[in-house]
Amino acid sequence: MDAQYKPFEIERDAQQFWDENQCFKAVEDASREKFYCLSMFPYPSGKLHMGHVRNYTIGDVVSRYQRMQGKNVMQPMGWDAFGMPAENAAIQNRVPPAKWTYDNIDYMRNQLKALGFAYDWSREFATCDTDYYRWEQWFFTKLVEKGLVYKKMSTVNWDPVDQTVLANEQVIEGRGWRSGALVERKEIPLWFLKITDYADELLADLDKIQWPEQVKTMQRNWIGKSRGIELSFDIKNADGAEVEPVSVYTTRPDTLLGVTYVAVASGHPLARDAAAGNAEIAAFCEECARGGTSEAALATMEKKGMPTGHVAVHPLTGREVPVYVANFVLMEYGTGAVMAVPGHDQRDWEFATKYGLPIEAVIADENGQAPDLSEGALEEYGAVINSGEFDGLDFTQAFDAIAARLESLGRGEVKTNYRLRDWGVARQRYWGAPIPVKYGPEGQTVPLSDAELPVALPMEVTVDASGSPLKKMPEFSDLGDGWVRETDTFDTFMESSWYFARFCCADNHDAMLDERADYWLPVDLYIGGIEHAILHLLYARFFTKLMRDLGLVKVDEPFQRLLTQGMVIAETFYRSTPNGGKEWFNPADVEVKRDEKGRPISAVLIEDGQPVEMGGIEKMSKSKNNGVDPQSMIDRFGADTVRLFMMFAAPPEQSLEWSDSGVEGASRFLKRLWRIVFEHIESERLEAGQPGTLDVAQLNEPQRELRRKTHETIKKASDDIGRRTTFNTAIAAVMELSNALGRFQADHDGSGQDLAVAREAIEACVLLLSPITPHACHALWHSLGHDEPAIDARWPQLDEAALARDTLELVVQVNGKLRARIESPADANKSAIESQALSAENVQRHIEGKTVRKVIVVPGKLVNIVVA
RNA sequence: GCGGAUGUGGUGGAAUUGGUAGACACGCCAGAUUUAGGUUCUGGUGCCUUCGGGCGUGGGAGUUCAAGUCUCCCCAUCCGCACCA
Repeated sequence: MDAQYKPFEIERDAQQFWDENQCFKAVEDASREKFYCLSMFPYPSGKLHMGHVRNYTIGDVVSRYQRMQGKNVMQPMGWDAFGMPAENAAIQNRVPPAKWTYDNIDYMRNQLKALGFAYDWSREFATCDTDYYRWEQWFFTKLVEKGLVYKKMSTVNWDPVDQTVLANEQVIEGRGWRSGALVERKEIPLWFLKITDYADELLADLDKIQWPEQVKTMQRNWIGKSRGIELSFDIKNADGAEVEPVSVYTTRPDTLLGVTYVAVASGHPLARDAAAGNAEIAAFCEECARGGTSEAALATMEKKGMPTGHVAVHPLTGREVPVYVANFVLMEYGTGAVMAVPGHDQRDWEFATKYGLPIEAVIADENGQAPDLSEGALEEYGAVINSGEFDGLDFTQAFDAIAARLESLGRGEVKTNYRLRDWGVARQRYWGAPIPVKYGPEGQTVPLSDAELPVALPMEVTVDASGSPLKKMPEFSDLGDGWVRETDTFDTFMESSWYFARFCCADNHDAMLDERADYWLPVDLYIGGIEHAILHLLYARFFTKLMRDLGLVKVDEPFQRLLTQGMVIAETFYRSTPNGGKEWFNPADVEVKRDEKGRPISAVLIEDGQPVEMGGIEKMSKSKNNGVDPQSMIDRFGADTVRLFMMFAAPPEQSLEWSDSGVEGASRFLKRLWRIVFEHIESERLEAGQPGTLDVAQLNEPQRELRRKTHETIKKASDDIGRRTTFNTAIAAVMELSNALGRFQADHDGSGQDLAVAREAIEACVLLLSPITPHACHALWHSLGHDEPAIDARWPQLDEAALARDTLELVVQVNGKLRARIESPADANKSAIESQALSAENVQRHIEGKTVRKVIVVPGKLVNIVVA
């Protein structure tokens, strides 16, 4: 064994060993319990970032731990390879997206290999492989057959200068990111999947899976099931003539008598009707079409409206209220119209206040009085007032009574609504899977037959800013005889919605999935960023149910457990530039100065020694130039150090702040561990034939103490890694054990039992750390004389007997304040503990001259003496 | 705007079921070794203190023998919002 820890040699050798022996190739075996561990696959953007390293280290730690528990583990890896960045790179560098993507994959695959992840590389694929997306195309045609696909008009961001559709991300403050033009909303026909058909099941099945409660809550709120009433208002136009009634949906029918106006979207037929005869209204409707489509943009914009001149007739009272066209009502959500109750809805209140509309109270406050509405709406439930025959009813009673009345009048009905909308899957882009549909000369829309699949994406193209090249390629779209192909491609969420299933049988060229999927699915643990809590995870759940209903899989849910990892963040540094902007400097190029307490006070750029401003700690990003390149860290410290730091610095679900000195600390620990093992092996060598067999009955007190620490550590680390997935505390526990071991080594270098107890502790350290720092532990395990590799070693087993103590330390409090510690026999009864606590010297001092009111004894923990 | 989270020493974090706040690590201070520097090792380190003790988990109230943990209100920051992945 080498006296020095040499990470680069060790890592090269360990990786070579795993590779040559195909250690991580997963083979289906019905006789063994399987464990499918999956980390969200990366978009091949160029090189790994720290978020990837964190994500994949977590997955690797769990995979290796489960393997040591004897499970048949599969951990695959692939590439989420379609998407906009490839097109942007193509525009900038004139490289075809396919070449750019596959080059990136080659580079990033090597980076993953250098980190020593236990992947079964034989299952690797990229979603831009024709062999992958052909099955997605085939699946889509099956969904068309099942009636789960339809085409409808939908709103997109339109850049009037570049004449192209923009993603929400490409709309910056209402303008196109390249052209700077004011973005418009435009309606075009798009393909949709009927995810709303599955809304109830997507909601109900959240109870079947072990996901973080906050993620389930977010999904429940996103689906947004509500019970309400859809009702209609008769409408008269400005001339007093009756026109089409307007439908609205409300979850608060108890406030129906408080309606003082109705608002419709600018695209609503009523608004168009009004605009046709009124230039002012037409101009306002046009203004409503400006700006982006994102919900955040819509919800935060200034609420504006204009009266249409129409009036709505209240279905119960016959009262006539004005109809407004308003920019915050959207045609696509619900009916495109809302009834407004400014007394009991804050947004309605603000709009009414702005335009001088009446605000009326129809719900009593908590004291049963008419509320004061001068400062805002009263949104809480309460008794109905000012509503004639409905007065005095509570929410439920009023809901039922008003629903019954509307139903009997034929003016409304109870309806369950969902916030969830159908999934628009068409994109007007090149770098995606072509949608397998063709259009005929007579306007036919026909999904492609199996024989016509796959539709391969042409690889040699020139991409520019003016939209998808597919739309300018007749050799792609023109099928002859008046038939043309669809040139839209799929949303990239389509590919990531079923890749976990394809990993089970990626080599099947004849079918999308096969029976191997039944063995591996569901994924036992899925790991990825919290930013995917809603969209990706909901779509993957939806696809699983679709695949199940087509007989492709047997599971209802794709991911049994979910771990949502936090972001990797780092300090930012900048200098203001003369034009008012900021120049950002990478942390690697900056030196931070600290005061005598270690507080950072200033920073200078190493290159010129001049100061830079500290901009706060932010998510690692290109725009703030605060990304730390994993590669440079691996090159400096080795993969194990990077992995150890990542797992130690924070629990996985919290954000993790990058720290250079923290990485150095991790490196230092590995060196120390190496030296402890080295010195132990030297001691064994000097004491030939040692250690003897560990004889538990013969141990002296220091030996028993170390052994207790060993088994306490096994207990804690096993629970932390296996159940809690708090790797940071598992590592801290092993560090404590190694500190104890170092002290023990310094004091006891002799007997066979010393060496035997020390060896037990050392082997526990090595095995407990082996999922986290697998290369170093592979080498150490070998040096400790084991022929089997550490990856095949059994996880250390807890000996409960080693945890036993004769005495326990109890804390004594007086009125909740810590006053003494007492050492009491582990089997002492409460009264014995009580009298021992009362007689403690410092306790006596604090209860002197006072009356003891109560003594609380918490066994094994503390005694609290209440005095007055 | 809506939905979800987070907030603890100089710093990252620990405290798992209401029961010793600050494990472990970084940083800093002192010493030893080496000495060109770094490395390595040992000890100390929440704040205040009249050395008895007092204070302390974003802020404010409350429940309890006991609150970082439970309840209510407020503030700040982060994530998502359907065409970024």
